[in-house]
Amino acid sequence: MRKMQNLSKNQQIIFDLIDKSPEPLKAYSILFNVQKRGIKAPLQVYRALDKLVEIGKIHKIESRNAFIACQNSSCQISKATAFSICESCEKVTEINNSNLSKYLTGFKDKNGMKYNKYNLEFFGLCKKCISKKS
Amino acid sequence: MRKMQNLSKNQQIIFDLIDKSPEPLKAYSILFNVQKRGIKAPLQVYRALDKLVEIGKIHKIESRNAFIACQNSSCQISKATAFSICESCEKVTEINNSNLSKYLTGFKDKNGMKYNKYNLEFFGLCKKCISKKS
DNA sequence: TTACAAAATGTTATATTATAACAATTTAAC
DNA sequence: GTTAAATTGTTATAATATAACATTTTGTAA
Repeated sequence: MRKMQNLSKNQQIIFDLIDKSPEPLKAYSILFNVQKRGIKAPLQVYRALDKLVEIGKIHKIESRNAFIACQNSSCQISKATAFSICESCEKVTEINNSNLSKYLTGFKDKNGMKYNKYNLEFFGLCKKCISKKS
Repeated sequence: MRKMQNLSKNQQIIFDLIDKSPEPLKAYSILFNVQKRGIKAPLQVYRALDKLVEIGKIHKIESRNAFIACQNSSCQISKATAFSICESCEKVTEINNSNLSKYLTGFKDKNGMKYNKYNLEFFGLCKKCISKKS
């Protein structure tokens, strides 16, 4: 077996849930939601999440320990990710900006390290939350 | 009380430990190391860590759940952080590049969000680890 | 078409990371 | 000195994640 063309049963169940969600989901909230579909243990969830992250179908929002479906059709492997996070309503959006990704992919620091991956999280207030406060 | 000029006892103990460490430290490893100095409970560690992050003396490496002393004398409040992380030896270095910080601080996405903070983590192989493998 | 290896699954237990809730003490400004 | 904010101490528990082992499914190549 060289590659899986399709997602396995558990992977599909968990991806569907994340993909339909308007907000990032946490592992145990996923577990709760898929128990009726036969997934009973945390490890079943984490294994599916690991795989889905690996193949780029979902991303982990590190500062939130939560998972979001990839909103960028071109990123099949998640080696360059950027997100905006509203600190008020917690809305998370994947940033797909070729200028930004070019800048960061080409970034070289003085330490001589070769980067093959990055993750960027911006924090602030989304439009809705800004107008609520004014 | 408007501001603390100096760190409190627990904050100082924990900052000293992190500051001396060549690598990011995890909360429970910190706890283990400061038990001989009278800090017995996780919450004592987490409270000090929270405060130290808030005032910019340390940063949290989100992808590692670990803490590193600020290596950038100018960042008293940690609202714009960037790190390079070696995926082989786990060495973490704070990136202090004014070009990068200018680019990211000025970055505007099409969603109209106003960013007031960001965190960027680059992954790759450090010089040492590259030469080991070749 | 069966045999094989990789991938995925199932299950129990446990490790790791982090916070809730409440009481007491210390600190700095007035 | 009084006061309010900050810090500390303590017990319990919540939330996040992995170890270890057995079994089953899947794709592919003999």
